[in-house]
Amino acid sequence: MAETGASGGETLLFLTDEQLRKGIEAMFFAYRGFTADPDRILEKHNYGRAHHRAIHFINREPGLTVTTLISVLGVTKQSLNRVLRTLIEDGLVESRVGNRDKRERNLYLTEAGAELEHELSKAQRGRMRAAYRAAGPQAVAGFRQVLEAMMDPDLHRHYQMLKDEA
Amino acid sequence: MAETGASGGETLLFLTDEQLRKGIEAMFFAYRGFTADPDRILEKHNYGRAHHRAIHFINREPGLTVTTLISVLGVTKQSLNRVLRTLIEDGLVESRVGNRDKRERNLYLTEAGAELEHELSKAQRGRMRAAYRAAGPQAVAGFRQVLEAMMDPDLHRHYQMLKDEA
DNA sequence: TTGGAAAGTCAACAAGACTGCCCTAAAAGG
DNA sequence: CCTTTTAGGGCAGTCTTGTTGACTTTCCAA
Repeated sequence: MAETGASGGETLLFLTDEQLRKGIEAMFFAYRGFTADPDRILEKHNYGRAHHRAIHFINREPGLTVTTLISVLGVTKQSLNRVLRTLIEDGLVESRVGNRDKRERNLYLTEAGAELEHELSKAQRGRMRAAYRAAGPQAVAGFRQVLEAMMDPDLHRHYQMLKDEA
Repeated sequence: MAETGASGGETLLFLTDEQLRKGIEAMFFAYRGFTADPDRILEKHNYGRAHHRAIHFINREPGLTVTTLISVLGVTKQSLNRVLRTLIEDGLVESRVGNRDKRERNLYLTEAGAELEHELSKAQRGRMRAAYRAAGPQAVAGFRQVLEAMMDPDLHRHYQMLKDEA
């Protein structure tokens, strides 16, 4: 029934400026909800979102290098370094000198780090699960399609790499 | 690990932890793309995202009060005030004393403000349009459903109010 | 072997969020 | 009428997280 093709005499109502504007606002408000729960947890531990992001991706790909993490997060190495230093000092992250290349540092979560990761992840997944459940599987598929199409190409590359793990 | 909600025979594959994790990462990467184009424009004008958000909602609802804008943006008045002051000084926003209630300030974009708004909006809509077009109308509907379900209730209220305008 | 590039660290600064406190003007309620 | 509340603003100070610039260590290639 649903004609997805944008061919010929299609009106493409979903591409009106008004529709696009609503999409923009939906992203803005949804992202606030998306970060609200982890933010509350992080505050208790005296950390910020930057710490959460680092912890997330170190957990996702244990042993990744600082340079890789920088390119995934899209920040400067100086910016990441401050965050990483506090996490290492607090014993949540371990930084091991690389094997082949001693300039590199491979990053791992300690047991305490994994514990915080789990707490944060559980809260965020809870919100996500509720939204997914409310919207249903079809909506979720669409949600993911639009988000993927919105990414910058190099970010999409990072996203794909993580996707292929399981 | 966490309960996958697989009651009875239902598999609900889209609610697995792995699926939820991918959704979380998709939000992260997509939001970066979402803000990238406006960020570049704002930098030229020596403004930040906070200015963009203020301009967006003043354009959306001309004459709205400072208090309303504060609650929509979810920031403190001190935080908003700094941003608003520079926009007023630079002649992008006009602040008029309220009619019924002279304590209130009604905010409007000047011509210059509307011009910048248009430039920012055009860039962001362009990205949105490309994503929508690539994903198709069905996906867009799902996208919006999931985002709405992800909002905090009071943010969703603000979103709905803006939605009903046209 | 030497010189450049790459990985990472340290120092200083800026934007933008926050709190707390003080202030004015206007509205609202006893 | 007088007190309290509300809308808005100013100023000081803090925190997170981004930025550049300058530096060391390590690797690699001319």
